[in-house]
Amino acid sequence: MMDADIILTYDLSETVRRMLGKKGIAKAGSPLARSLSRRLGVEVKLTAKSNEVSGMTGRLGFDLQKQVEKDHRLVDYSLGALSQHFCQTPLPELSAASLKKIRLERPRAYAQHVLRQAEASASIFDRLAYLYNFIEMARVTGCPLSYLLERGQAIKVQTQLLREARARGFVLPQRPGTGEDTTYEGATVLEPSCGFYRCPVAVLDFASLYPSIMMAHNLCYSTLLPPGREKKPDCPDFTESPPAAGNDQATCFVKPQVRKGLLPSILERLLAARKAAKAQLTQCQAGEAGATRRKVLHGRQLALKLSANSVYGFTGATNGPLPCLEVAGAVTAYGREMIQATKAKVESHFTTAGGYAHNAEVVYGDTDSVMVKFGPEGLSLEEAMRLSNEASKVCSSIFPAPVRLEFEKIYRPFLLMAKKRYAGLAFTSLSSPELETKGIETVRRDWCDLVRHGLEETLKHLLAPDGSDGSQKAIGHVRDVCNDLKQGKIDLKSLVISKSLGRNEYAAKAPHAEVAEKLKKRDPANAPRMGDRVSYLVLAGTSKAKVYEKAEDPIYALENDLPIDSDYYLEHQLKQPLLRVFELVCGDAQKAESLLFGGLTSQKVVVSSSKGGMGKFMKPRPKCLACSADVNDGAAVCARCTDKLSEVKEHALDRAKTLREQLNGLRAHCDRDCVLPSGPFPQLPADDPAADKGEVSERCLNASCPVIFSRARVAKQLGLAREALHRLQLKET
DNA sequence: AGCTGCCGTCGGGGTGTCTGATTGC
DNA sequence: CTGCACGAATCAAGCAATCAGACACCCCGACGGCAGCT
Ligand SMILES: Cc1cn([C@H]2C[C@H](O)[C@@H](COP(=O)(O)OP(=O)(O)OP(=O)(O)O)O2)c(=O)[nH]c1=O
Ligand SMILES: [Mg+2]
Ligand SMILES: [Zn+2]
Repeated sequence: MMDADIILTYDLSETVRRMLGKKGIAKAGSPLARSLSRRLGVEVKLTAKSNEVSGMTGRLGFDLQKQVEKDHRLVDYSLGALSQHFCQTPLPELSAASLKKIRLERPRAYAQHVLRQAEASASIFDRLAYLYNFIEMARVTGCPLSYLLERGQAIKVQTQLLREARARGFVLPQRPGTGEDTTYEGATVLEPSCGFYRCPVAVLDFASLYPSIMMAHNLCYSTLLPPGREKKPDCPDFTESPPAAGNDQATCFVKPQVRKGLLPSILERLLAARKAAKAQLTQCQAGEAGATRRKVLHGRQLALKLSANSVYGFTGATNGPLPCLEVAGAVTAYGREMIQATKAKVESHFTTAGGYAHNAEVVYGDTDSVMVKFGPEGLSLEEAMRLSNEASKVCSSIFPAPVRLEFEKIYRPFLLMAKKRYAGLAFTSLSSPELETKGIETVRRDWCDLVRHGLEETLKHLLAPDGSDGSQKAIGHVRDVCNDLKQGKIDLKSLVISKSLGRNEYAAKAPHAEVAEKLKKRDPANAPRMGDRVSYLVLAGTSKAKVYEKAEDPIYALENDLPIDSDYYLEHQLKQPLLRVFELVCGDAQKAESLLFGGLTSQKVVVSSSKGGMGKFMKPRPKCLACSADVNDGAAVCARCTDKLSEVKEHALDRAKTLREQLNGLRAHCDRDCVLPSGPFPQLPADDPAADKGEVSERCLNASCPVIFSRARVAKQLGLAREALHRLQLKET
């Protein structure tokens, strides 16, 4: 038997649950318990409340899904999706029903599939360098690996505190905080001057602001003076932090000469580790070759930044093991003071009176950053960068070390929509700018692809690098998308909306919760669990129906050929986000609306009643194939269009041919990527050769098939095209 | 019997509040 | 002495902000039934 150090699974509790079988427990000393646990006399089971594995002592149970959910922002976290995303290796996802069928009918293919899943998990684990990253983190924070996997940020801070305290001969007190739910004031977000900026807008951002504040002012549990102590004559040398609203009592911390805090020492170490990771990152070879390594190092740098910020967060965690709101409040208070001071310094330093060509203006800023307009549209990138670097020096000098304001990038052009919502073409050097969008729909997972991609393309046109006016192109693009949507040319795939199931009970009805309910009714065993993302489509319904009444599982909608509510997607998905953008570009909401959506007749598809059976049986009157006028049964074109008949025929043949080729291409894709090949397992019963065949309609075994929605759409259009050919009495070529 | 004014109910349209999801820092 | 049932505790970085949609509420007008009048 193998004596594993790490047991890698995609879904640990589910895997263990299946291994444990019906009783849900592996008795101490049993072979199963010994293969899962290194300790004798320990039983392995799932905890009743949170369904987590208990008793896997001595081995690391790695839950790939959980980790990836933490580290990466994706819409779909199924193993198939992860394999495609990280390794570009397709791996079908099967519904519970087809999985069961295959297990019975094609045992060797089933075994091969399970093997592929295991291999995919291992590839992803390696590709993301999880082992390397976790071991580094364990070394930096002095935290056991199992804690890093199973617990949160707090334990890392705690182990670091313990290590530092031990070195200094301190002990940590036990839970002085009585879990009150008080909160404290956070950071300042500067009021944005919203608009479309064609001139360069520079972004200046403090390096690790909160950690550097704690280091610069020696903020720590161990340096905080008791209230009132600062007024006593024997008080050691201290500094007083800026006042916080609702706190008239001053908070004071002794100077580092008196006693250096534990937290600053911890932060020094963390920031040094981050700096090392960043240095490795810059040494990484450019281009495709170093891409994977760069991603890994970037992730590591980010993880260390998170750990450093969590040191601050730890002090403000009222339910945590050692809350100290004085420290947390002082950190944010310093931060609020600093962003204001920075804004003031920039705006007072870069003035015409001070010898500069233009007055600088801070147009926005969030927590630790300022976005500066140094001059009008004519200002060159080079000049803006030169001024930015100067600003970075000037501002850094007014703050104590190690606080440092860095020049990060220049946006040109820049679209500022609201607090925490903007887009810009980011220049970190003079060439190769990249489009960045923050907070707006393109980066939000609760919008469908149609909106996310549509808006992204629009922004690409609007934020053109050469400073040209792309608004005409952008408007054209939007109108194209809207027309495609109305004509049903859009794949259902790009209309799928997904939201995470945050809780089991909802106060108000919500579409994803309703769909989760429906799924539960249809198949209780595979219903979405709390925390899972639930996908849905908005289907055509009565005109006053609420969104949650029109929501439906995409696969169900596909299989039952249910029509979508294109009006909803136009009015409630595309419209608002696009209007918000164009309103700023055009400078006028009315104008934007008419430019984008004017002349688009919104023809509502309304289902008369929920029973809705009648429509199906009503045969539509035949229409002329050229001009859509009503014609008699049997006629292909109307009287006025008879002279166009040959043209119509040619077009119909063409169209059928193109669609057939498209469909064949899509089917070929499924035949390649969505099938389960058999594997070399002679000890298993042979697969039933008949079971593999018989895909009659446009279905795909792969529940998350990337092309099934296209297939369905193209097949439907091909059906119509063939009907037209029939009416024209033509045969497909 | 038919008309008219009264009153209660229903529903549409705004408005404000709250919940929930998600993101930025 | 062992096995089992039962119960308690485990544990958790932070705040600021936007936006959609449900829901509660109000106002107002239409509608229709009813009683009273002609
Ligand atoms: C990203 C992030 C920031 N913050 C706070 C602390 C940060 O110092 C402050 C500014 O955020 P950032 O500017 O995003 O991060 P940073 O300044 O710490 O690091 P750097 O700029 O070098 O990449 O906001 C958190 O509390 N939690 C977080 O997850
Ligand atoms: Mg910063
Ligand atoms: Zn497929």
